[in-house]
Amino acid sequence: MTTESIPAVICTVDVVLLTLEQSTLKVALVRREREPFAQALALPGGYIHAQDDVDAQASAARVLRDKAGLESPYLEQLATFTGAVRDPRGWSVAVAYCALVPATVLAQAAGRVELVAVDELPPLPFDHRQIIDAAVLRVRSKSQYSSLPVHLCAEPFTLPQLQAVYETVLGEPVNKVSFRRKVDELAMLEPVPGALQTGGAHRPAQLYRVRPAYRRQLSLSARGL
Amino acid sequence: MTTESIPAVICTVDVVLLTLEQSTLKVALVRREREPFAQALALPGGYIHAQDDVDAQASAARVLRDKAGLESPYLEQLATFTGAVRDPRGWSVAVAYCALVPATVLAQAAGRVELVAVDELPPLPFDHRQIIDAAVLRVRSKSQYSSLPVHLCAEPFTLPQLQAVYETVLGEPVNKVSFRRKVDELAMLEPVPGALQTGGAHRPAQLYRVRPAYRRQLSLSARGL
DNA sequence: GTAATAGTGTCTTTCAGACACTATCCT
DNA sequence: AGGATAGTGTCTGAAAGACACTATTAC
Repeated sequence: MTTESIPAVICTVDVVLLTLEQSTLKVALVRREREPFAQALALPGGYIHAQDDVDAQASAARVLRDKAGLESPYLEQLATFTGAVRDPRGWSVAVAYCALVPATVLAQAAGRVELVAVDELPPLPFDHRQIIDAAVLRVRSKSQYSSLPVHLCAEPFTLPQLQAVYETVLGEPVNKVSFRRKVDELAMLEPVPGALQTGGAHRPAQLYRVRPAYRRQLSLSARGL
Repeated sequence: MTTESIPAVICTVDVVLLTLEQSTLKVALVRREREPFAQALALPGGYIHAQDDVDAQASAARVLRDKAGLESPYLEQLATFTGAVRDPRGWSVAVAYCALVPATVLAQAAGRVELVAVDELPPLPFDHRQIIDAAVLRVRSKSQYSSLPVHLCAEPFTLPQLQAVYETVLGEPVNKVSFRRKVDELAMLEPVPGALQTGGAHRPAQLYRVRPAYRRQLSLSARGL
């Protein structure tokens, strides 16, 4: 009943790579090499390679590898941004993914990406501003009830460190007792037989790591999809 | 650096249209007219029409109109299913949407769609089973903290009716007092000056409708994206 | 009156936050 | 000893569920 010639739609992936640096949530941006918007700062992204990628998640992982030189254990589909006007090249579909890594991991990408505080974004090409805003909203939302922020902490870490990460992401103080109760009942962390002492003039804190059994299911967090 | 000839990717939308019939959550399926899987029961879906649709949400609304002959006030992007093997025609991107309508509205589509209980799905083509499962999971999850199930109730409705809808969707009994407290503090409903009497041999229940001010923001529910 | 469901008042239990206290390091 | 942060015990207040009671209809 309809035509068999389907006008081509541009299929891409974009990755919102987030990290915590200086107690600030930052997104990794790259300089675009090609038109449109060549030289502009934008989300790392690229075409889906039907011949190479098994699915769009693989495309996102490849983009992350090529543009930032890193792997992200946490890589989750965020949403898909579509339409006739978001890309000057034509009607496009951009499947957006969200990645979270500790700052230490992002150090590997030094020089290849630029870290920008998500609350101080410059004007960005396409609808990348919206995509980032959606990612930040999602991360903040999920952090209220899940263990998602542990992906922003390099292991091993102390509970006060993890609490500080939660407080930065949520943008508000977290009750210490409640926080520890939650961590305890989730039974997701295990103490490492060794204490942190560095800072010095005070009692050292216990170091923790994620229980191996929980490492897998961390991506698919508690509620919903 | 890479090739400029991008192998075509098949771009489609699929709609998971859910309703409540006989106290059961059901999904609307249609018989496929064309290959692949012609004659098979599947989700209503179709190609994105770059020349007609402003974005994929518009494609989904068009599919709903063409295949089921109805408009759904609630139409939300669910997730995107991609890959080389999910469609025998080749590498594909399917942006999935979730729609919720009262059974009375779906009556308009009688004969065009077949309602199937989501807990008794037959084998389905593509990855439509996964898509439906994701939609049901999402609806159940959101129903725990949002007013999403009101989209399954034809207005005006009574509170006992709405509570029954919640109980069916969640699959567990809901505390009456708590339920009414929540409804009250959300201040989302307003009583209609007229009571229901039908059933008869008992006290009639107050009829309610959604407050006009809340009608808009019902789609974008409380938490997250 | 009786049966049946709508709607409400109130007690109990559960959970999150506040606060204060102890513990352990460094200087 | 004193300062600083880690870690814990306990009280309090808010919110959710359990239960029972009243309200209003048809017969």
